Amino acid sequence: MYDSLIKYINSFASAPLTESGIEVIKKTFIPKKIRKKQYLLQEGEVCKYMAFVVKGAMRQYSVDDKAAEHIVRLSIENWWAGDRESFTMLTPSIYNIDAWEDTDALLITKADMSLLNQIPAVIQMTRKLDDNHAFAYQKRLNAYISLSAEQRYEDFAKQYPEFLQRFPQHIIASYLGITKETLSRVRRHAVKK
Amino acid sequence: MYDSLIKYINSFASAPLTESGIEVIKKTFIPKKIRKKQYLLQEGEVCKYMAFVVKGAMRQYSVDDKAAEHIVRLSIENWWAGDRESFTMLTPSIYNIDAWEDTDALLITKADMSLLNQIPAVIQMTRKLDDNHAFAYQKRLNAYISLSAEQRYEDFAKQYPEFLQRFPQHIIASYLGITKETLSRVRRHAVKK
DNA sequence: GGTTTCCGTTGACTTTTGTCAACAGAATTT
DNA sequence: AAATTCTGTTGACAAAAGTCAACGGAAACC
Repeated sequence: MYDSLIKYINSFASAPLTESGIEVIKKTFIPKKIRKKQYLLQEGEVCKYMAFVVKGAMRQYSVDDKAAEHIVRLSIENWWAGDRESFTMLTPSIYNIDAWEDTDALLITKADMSLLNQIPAVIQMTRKLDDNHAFAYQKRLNAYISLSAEQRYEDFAKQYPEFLQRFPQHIIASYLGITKETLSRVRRHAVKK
Repeated sequence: MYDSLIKYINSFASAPLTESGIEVIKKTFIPKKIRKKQYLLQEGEVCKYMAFVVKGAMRQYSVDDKAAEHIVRLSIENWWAGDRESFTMLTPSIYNIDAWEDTDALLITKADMSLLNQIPAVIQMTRKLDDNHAFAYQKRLNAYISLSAEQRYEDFAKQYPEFLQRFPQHIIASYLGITKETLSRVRRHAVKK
């Protein structure tokens, strides 16, 4: 259960976690099974945990006044789930996070996270994650303001092919900011080319 | 010149910069005047500097195959300019950054930045900035996938009223991911209400 | 002071995307 | 095994946004 997290942390570190570091990790993260359709976070709540996905798939989305869901993030194995703003600022979230598949996750609280931020490997991980996070957001943002639906889909398919396997098209469409019908047409068109 | 930067850093810190800390800052950041239309960074170059804007206004944008500019970021006083991905990864940037008004900036290199990251106040600043950055991007992204052009404009106008004063409408439109004509119509419509 | 560029607006038309409804096959539930 | 839900596709039409062209006023430049 913890193996994948430890491997994950080490992949960011210049020197691997020590034995005692591993112990701390194991004591700190809370294993949790989240069944399909169960919530990790609901709109209006404060996000108490960041979740590392060991196995499964989750989605984060806002719901508009017409009850339409808008997916802002998808997480599968070795990704995180959680609303960073709510988590760090302790403010009510505007997002929902739920499991799309039965999921094994490792949860951590804010207090424990700041404790862990003494461990060198963890510090390096969070730095790198912050960087990668910022890069990815910048790219995605640029895609929204400069690319058509079709180009955005192609970019997405190239960059995250696993996601296409794990989530149905209406989820992908929502993530891309288009309707499922538009995505369906875009794909047909792309195949023809 | 350095006063506003020092004030800025202190605003993020639990304890203000020491005298020696201030000295280091003054020695490290390079003052630079950037005239209107001059580049801080051009597409294809590596972003060598992060720029703290003391006075003036800058914009960061990509250019598509039809030579259209797509503005991803705007910076005025007390904001930063620079392409984080290129800066940290030393990869060629896909963005241009230029001055929209005559600008006084303070530049810092990557090497100097890691040196400064020993100073407690600076550490706290970068942490907070990373957080705020992530919050803002998440919000903006959610706006793109869930709001209409009109709603996005209204959100923007409410959240960044100063920007409306400093940049012409075609710049704002590009930032919002719409054309200047659409923005013009959206505004007329909004006034009527 | 005159010229040029920039800026915002508007109209007419096109393209892209959304909406609504229907349908069929697959998967899931009972 | 039957019923239900989920998923992806398609068609007809509507709405939103883009494109192109023209215009006038303001600002910047010489």
